[in-house]
Amino acid sequence: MMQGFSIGEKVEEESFYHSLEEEAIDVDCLLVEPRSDQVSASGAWCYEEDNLRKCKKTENAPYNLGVTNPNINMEGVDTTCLNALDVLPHEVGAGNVLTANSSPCNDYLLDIGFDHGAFIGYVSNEGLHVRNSQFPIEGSYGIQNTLAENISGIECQNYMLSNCIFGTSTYSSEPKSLDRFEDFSNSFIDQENNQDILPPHVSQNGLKVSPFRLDGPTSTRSVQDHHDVGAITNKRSRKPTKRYIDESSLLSLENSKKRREASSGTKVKPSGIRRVKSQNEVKPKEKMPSFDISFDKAIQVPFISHVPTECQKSISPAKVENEIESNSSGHEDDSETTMIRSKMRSETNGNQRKHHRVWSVSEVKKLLDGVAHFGVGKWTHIKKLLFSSSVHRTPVDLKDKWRNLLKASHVLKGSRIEDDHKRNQSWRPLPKSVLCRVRELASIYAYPRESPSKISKLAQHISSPGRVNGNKVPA
DNA sequence: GTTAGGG
DNA sequence: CCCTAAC
Repeated sequence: MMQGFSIGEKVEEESFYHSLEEEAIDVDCLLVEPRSDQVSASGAWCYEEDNLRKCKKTENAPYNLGVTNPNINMEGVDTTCLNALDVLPHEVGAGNVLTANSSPCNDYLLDIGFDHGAFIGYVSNEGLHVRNSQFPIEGSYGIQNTLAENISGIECQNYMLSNCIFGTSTYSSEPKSLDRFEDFSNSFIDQENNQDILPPHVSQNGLKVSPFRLDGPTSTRSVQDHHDVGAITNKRSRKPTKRYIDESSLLSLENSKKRREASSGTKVKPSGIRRVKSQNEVKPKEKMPSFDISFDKAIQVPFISHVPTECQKSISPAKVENEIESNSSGHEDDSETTMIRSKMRSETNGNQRKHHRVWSVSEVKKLLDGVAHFGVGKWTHIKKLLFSSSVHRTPVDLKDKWRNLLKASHVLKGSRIEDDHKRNQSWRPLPKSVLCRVRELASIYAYPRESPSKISKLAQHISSPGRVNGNKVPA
């Protein structure tokens, strides 16, 4: 059973999830309704004696509910699952384990999981002791192995509780446990300066360790991710913007100006001029034969008249959404906000610029979680896993926000302290804990632009372990 | 399609 | 938040 770690090596992440997902669906059909309302994780562990014997016959360790089969081939998983289900008195318990681990892309599930449980690994809590603080979603199979390997007795139950919290059914039946995880999360945020509570990938002496590090030396994944995330990339060289080169004629310059002005008040994603323009540049095959240019020009005129109305309206939705978000305390229900947005859009002819949506603190924390776990630059990954329900936050938005956070916490140059002080107080105060965490993360995952200075700062930090943040800004 | 960076 | 170049 110890060889279970090899799962991560042998199987592609995608195919692993997919195969498990399929399996989970299959097995789901075979599940029977629970006999008791108490759907507890511990139920899965409490075998009756004869069941236990039966289970042993299947040559599977009783703790191995078919998830940690070292050979992840379909057949193996399938039979193991079925065997386990045969002998389990509480089938739903096993079902929970399966679904919790095999459908990591469920939006709802994930939002819950990250909002409330993402810090499980961070907290050195004895009750929730999971060796090596495995990140729950990404390495769920790793957790399973850890589980089978180490955890016994009450630790098992606690662990299962935390593990199953990512399953919807358990979540709905045990809301209290979520509060507890919320507390954990908060406690981490609040005590960030405490050196004992560092993210799992930050060792005490400040050396960087991959967040995905599994416990064994067998984890090639950790190596790769370390390389992937931690590698300090060089700044991309950038040519002067093509726009300024190509549009040399006065006419096109003026057009460009107009478009700029207009675009500041227009959102033209579906059929806007900007899209038309760029498509014509890149894909000539879609170009309309002759009236293309005139079309391009003609369409700009009416948009300018919309600018003032947009300015009026751009205020209200942001407010509304802020209220919604503060009400839902972190887990935003985007069906509502999306409805509002589409409503606003339809009211304003569908050509509004994407209005400014204030980043809530919970969103920022989510982003920080994502950066902590996936590293800087994995914006799509973070978006898919953490912001999957936030339609309005694109990977680019995440990137921009991260950049702004760096500015706000003085990690990036270009933000003077007094400016930021002014802004922070009058405009949108970010909790100090958030800023600290940004600095911390920034010292771990170097922003590409800042790579040289980051190295020296990191070196400084290592050489003087008394400081928590290697790049503390002088007060 | 994704990301970095200038605006 | 938008745009564009680079990847």
